[in-house]
Amino acid sequence: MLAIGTLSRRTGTKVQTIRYYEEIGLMNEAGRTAGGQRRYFEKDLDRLAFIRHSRQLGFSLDSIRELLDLSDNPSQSCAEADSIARRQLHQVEQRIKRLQALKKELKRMVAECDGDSVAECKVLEVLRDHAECLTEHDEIGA
Amino acid sequence: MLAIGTLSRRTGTKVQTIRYYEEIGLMNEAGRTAGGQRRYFEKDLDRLAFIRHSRQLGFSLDSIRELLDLSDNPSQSCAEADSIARRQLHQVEQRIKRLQALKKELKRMVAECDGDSVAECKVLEVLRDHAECLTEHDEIGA
DNA sequence: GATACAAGCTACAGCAGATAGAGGTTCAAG
DNA sequence: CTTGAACCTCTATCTGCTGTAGCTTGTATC
Repeated sequence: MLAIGTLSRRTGTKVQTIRYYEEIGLMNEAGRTAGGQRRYFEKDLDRLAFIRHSRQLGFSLDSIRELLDLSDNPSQSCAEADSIARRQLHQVEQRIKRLQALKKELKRMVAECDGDSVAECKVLEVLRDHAECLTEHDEIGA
Repeated sequence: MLAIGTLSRRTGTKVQTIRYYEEIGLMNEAGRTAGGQRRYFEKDLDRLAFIRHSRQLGFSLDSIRELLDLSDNPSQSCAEADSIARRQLHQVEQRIKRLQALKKELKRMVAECDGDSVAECKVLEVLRDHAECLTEHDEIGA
């Protein structure tokens, strides 16, 4: 029987985060001691590790929920899991693209700045006037 | 005198977002009509455009606040603005790096999946066992 | 001047994905 | 039996908005 702190240490997840995962139904409700403290089995540790690892790969909690469902039902086709992963890959690729456009723009901005007074600061000038941008960057966030 | 909807249309910012920027002090408090509606000058439009453009380049609202302060005081040295931009560039580069590691891992995961049953699904297997990862990807979010 | 209706207003809730703190209780070692 | 680390719940906070409810204002047209 493992205490929550043990799971925390062994997966690098904050204790509050584990409780949060329980709250939103990603982790099963843990058993309790007579005094009300959570106690876990190895399988809970595995599940948490799965969640954490998926998060590290950028999957959303919703996607992870789907992946866990699939993982719990080993008889189904793998196609679903595959498509979730492909979707994630696509998203990551899109984000990289976008960030590379930003990087280019920022680099240009920084390179053109000669360190003089703010009045003629290239950085601020570019920010003031979108027309000075060479690349498109219309989405925020993404 | 411009209504909030005009600013919204001309900068591609949602009306609520403009009010939000006012609330958090990024935009100055707008003048009001007798009936209580906000009215703006061209300079407010410029300021909003600056904010939006900076957001598109990925700057945080806090950074934008600093940049606006600098922009409002044209006598200072440009160094500060420059360093904010460099910091932003660095962050973008870090995020790209991280995403490229994720991309590699996801690609491998997806490529190895042969579409059979979940029981031997490579995608789920990799997620289950971090040891199967080739690349490091320790940070979440970033 | 009356009417219609788009556009404005405030206030509050909610999203992801946690994280932090207050204030109190339990467990396990010595 | 005592100590103190680790646990508990509950609530608030973060970023950067976005959406809704329910009401008021502004303006164009008749």
